[in-house]
Amino acid sequence: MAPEIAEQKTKERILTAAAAEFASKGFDGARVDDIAKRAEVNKALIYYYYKSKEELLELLFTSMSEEILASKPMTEMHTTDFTDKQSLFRLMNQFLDVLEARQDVIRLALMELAKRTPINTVIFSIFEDVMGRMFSLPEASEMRKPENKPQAMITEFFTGILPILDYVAYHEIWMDRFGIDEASLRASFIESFLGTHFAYTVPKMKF
Amino acid sequence: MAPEIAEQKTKERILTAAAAEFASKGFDGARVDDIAKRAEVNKALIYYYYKSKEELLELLFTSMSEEILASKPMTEMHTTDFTDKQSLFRLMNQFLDVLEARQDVIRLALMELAKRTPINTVIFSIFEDVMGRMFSLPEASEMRKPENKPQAMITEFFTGILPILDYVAYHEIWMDRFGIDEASLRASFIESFLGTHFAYTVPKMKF
Amino acid sequence: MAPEIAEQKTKERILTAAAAEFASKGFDGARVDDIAKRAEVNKALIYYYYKSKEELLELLFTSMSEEILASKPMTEMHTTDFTDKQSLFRLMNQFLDVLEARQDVIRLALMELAKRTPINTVIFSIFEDVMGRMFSLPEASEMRKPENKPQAMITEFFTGILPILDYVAYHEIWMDRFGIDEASLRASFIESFLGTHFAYTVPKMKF
Amino acid sequence: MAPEIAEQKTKERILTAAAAEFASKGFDGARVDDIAKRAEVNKALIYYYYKSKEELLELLFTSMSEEILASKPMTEMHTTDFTDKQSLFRLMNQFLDVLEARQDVIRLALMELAKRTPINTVIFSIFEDVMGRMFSLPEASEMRKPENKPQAMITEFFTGILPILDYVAYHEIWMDRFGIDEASLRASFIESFLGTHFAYTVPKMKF
DNA sequence: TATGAATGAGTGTTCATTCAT
DNA sequence: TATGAATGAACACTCATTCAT
Repeated sequence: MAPEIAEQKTKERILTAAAAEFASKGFDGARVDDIAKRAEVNKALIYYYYKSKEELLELLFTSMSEEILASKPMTEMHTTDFTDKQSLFRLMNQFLDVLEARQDVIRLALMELAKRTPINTVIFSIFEDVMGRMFSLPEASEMRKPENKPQAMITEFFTGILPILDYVAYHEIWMDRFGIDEASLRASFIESFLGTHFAYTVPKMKF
Repeated sequence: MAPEIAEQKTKERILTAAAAEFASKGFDGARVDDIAKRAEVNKALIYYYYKSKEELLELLFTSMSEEILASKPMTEMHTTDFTDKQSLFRLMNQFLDVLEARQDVIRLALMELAKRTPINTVIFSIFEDVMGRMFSLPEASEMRKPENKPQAMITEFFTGILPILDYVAYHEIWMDRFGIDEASLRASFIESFLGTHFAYTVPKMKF
Repeated sequence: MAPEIAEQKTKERILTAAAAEFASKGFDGARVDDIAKRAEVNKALIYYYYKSKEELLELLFTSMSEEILASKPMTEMHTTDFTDKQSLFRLMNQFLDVLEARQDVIRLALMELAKRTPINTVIFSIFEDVMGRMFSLPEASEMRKPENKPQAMITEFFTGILPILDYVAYHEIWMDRFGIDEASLRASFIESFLGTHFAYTVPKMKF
Repeated sequence: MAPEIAEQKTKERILTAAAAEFASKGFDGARVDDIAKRAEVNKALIYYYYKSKEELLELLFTSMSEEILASKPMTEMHTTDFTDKQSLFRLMNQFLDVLEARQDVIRLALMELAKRTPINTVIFSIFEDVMGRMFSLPEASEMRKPENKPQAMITEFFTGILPILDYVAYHEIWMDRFGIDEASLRASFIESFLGTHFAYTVPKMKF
């Protein structure tokens, strides 16, 4: 095995472990010791690869952000027919797949955002990027082009992006609490989401 | 001044300070020292009145929960005409007033809920209580009576309760980031909320 | 009820509670809070009556010491016929009664003595007083008058006083551990004690 | 130097320092800070090697117990001629050597035992082990085989084991107080012990 | 006498980080 | 790359003692 590969694997394992620990206990509640244990590496090795606990958080945020923005549903959004419920359903499914793959970090990002003076506002960065793409969607998408941009942003953030992130962050707890399987929950959520957010923002959507 | 009153004040001040510290740094990130400083009391006094840092969190959660459920908009919900946009607007405004008075603790509750194995699920408790009230609303409220309860709950949670709590938790950051005043932001949010969630759940609402 | 009487009672109750707490957890392990709880008084009241936790210990030691040295078996020792087993048995029983009434403090004194640099050496004070009385016993007592005083003191301390104090301190644990009743244990102990210590120091004892 | 040896040294040094601090101030009176200072290590290092202050105490007790029970005088007891004063003297000397090497922990064990509800009863464990060996001594040892076992145990505990432990625990204070050298004190103590305890339990001993 | 409130100095323990190898 | 050992600075919590009434 080439040494770079071994390094890569170890280095990556640490980041994955950090994400899991941060998501399960919050950044402040997580312990570097536990990250090391979970990654099955010596604690000091974490500091060989990374500068600090803080850096792990930042790397996690940027990589999550990049992954999401480079994902298929994100880049291919402009080819979607927003008036077709089937297409929207497919798009939402793809999007949720991408987000759920990084749900650890999304949870974390939400926790950080909830603090009064959040240092990390990845969620806003992603949101702003997404908004940019939306405003450049072709006319064919038939999305409501509101008279004022602030209103559109507020709608998109509080009834669009956030409910989706909330779903990603909280769906497992919901499954546990109400004993429902993932597939049904997701289908129901998308149904609700289409009926509320998309029905409002894409008035011409055909149900 | 009667001794009970003096005690009340100090004891209460600690709880308030705790809410602020927790909301600004998260439960694990908050320091008892800082709570003491903010409340302007001796640190040991905190332990004279409360058992532990943990207990502060729990008391905060239960009192918030009780306050919300006993609030005017909550108890008078069944007298609201859900088909009248004006009434809904008024109800939402009242509700947001109540929630914003406790936004510290709501923020906290959201952070806790985001952890993989959240110990505190006040939000679910409140949600379940609210759902109970909703299902017992009079026919006249004209709310969509969905064929299956799980779907209704999912809609209510992910596109109803959560966006509202998100608004309460994140509106200040939004104001900071996008330089918008509170009144406008709230008006816009309610507008979006009525157009999405209520338009869906109260089909007969007259715009 | 005259005020002095009430005071006496409360003040005394504190001392008794202190003895119990000290005996059960050691001086350093005992908490002033627990003493107050046990005495059913306000914690601050302890400091109204006594200067400090330390003072409680000292008062306990001096009162115990005085009580023992003024006790009947102590003052009437010189009238005992040491050659008569019955008389010795009776004397030992009286002595153990006196000591057991103060076993809390005796336990404490032993704990303190075990520390490398014991501040409180009540046990030595008592021992030295007892030695003085012994050396002034009438010839009739028939106690062995050893050629050298140090040897006599060593015998008296390590095979006389200490086993008795040990019995007082540990007999309850013994009862618990070996399921024996107090009367049998005491009878057996005295039997052993007469057969060992007294058989040696009073050679003319008639069995 | 092999790493295990370096580790051993530091780890061991902590335990030794703990024994000294505990013995000099009692378990509750001892400070982890002082243990660290005495061992010349960083306080946190103590928790790197050991779980808690409590664990230090327990390890001290078990190692002391094992050492004593595996010691030469203990294992070779059955080859001793109990009727020969010289042999007994030698045995006692060996035994005291072993015990004095661990006098810190013995002191500690006595302090713990004196508490009303002692958690650590190592002394009883050792005692019971010793009793087992005694009852299996060959006939040739000529020890008194008492009609009833409880009586034998009580004799052995209160006039045998305890005076010996007391000697180990208190002989240094005695030396300080009465200005006697160790050799003389020990010789006198053994003399007294043979004349009392052994004279009673080994009636055929030739003086 | 009695009490609820308050406090300074600790107390055991933890933690992110660094060192030496 | 990897690790066991080590550390300084906290950290939540406790305690004997005092204050104000």
